[in-house]
Amino acid sequence: MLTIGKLSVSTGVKVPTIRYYEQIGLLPEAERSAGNQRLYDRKALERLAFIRHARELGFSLEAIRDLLSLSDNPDQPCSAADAIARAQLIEVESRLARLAALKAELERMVVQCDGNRIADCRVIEVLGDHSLCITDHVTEDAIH
Amino acid sequence: MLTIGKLSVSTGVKVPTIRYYEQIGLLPEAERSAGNQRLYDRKALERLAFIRHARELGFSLEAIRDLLSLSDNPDQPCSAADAIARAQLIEVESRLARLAALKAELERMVVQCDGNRIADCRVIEVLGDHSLCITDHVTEDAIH
DNA sequence: TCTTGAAGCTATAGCAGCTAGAGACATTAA
DNA sequence: TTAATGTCTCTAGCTGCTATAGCTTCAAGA
Repeated sequence: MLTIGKLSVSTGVKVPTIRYYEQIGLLPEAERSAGNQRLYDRKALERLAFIRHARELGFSLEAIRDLLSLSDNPDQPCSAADAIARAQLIEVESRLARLAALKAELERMVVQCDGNRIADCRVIEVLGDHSLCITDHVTEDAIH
Repeated sequence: MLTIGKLSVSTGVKVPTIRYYEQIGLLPEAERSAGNQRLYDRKALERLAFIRHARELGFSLEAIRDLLSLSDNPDQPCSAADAIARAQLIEVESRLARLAALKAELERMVVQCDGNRIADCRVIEVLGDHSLCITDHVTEDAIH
């Protein structure tokens, strides 16, 4: 049995975050020791690893909740899990494209700014003038 | 003079967000009409466009606050603005790398899942088992 | 065995960056 | 003139944590 601290170390999820996941029902309520401290078994560790990994891959806690409920009853077609993964993939591809444009823009900004006064510096200008933008159609989602 | 609605349309920043920016001091308090409605001039529009664009490029509101204060007194060397842009560039490059790894992983997941039962489906498995991961060192920051 | 320091507990509040709702007043087009 | 739309303030909510305070429990060394 693991204490919350050991679980934290072995999954890379911070202690308050583990308690938070329990609080919002993503992890079941942990067993307690005589002194009221949480105790975790291997199953809990695996579930948390699952959550951690899914978070790293960009899944929202809600999507993870869905995936977990799928994996809790594994005798169905996996099309639902697949759909979630596909949706994530589309989202990720879009983020990638926007970030690539963003990178080009920032590189241009940095190159053009080499020690002049701000009045001559295009960092500010580029940020103020949308028409100078390399990417024509950055949408609102680009904000994330 | 523009109403808040027109300003919203012409910048692509939502009305409540504009009010929020005023509230946190990113935009100065707007003039008011006789009927107490906010009115904006060209300068306000430009400032908001600046903010919008910077947000799209991934700058935090704090970084934007700094940039704005720089652009408000333009008679200094622009090294500070440059430093902010450079820091953003590094951050963006790191995000790009992580997203690329993530994309590969999701593609693998989607390919392997073609209508089987969940018990045979690797979407869940891949998410649970870190050792199956293509990226060996996804850090905690990958969560964003 | 005692002690001390780390680790755990609960509860509450805070963070960024918005977004949504309620209920009242202002403006505009037909 | 009337109806629809826009705007106002205020408050509360959202996601996904993170931090603080003040307490208890545990483990290891002297």
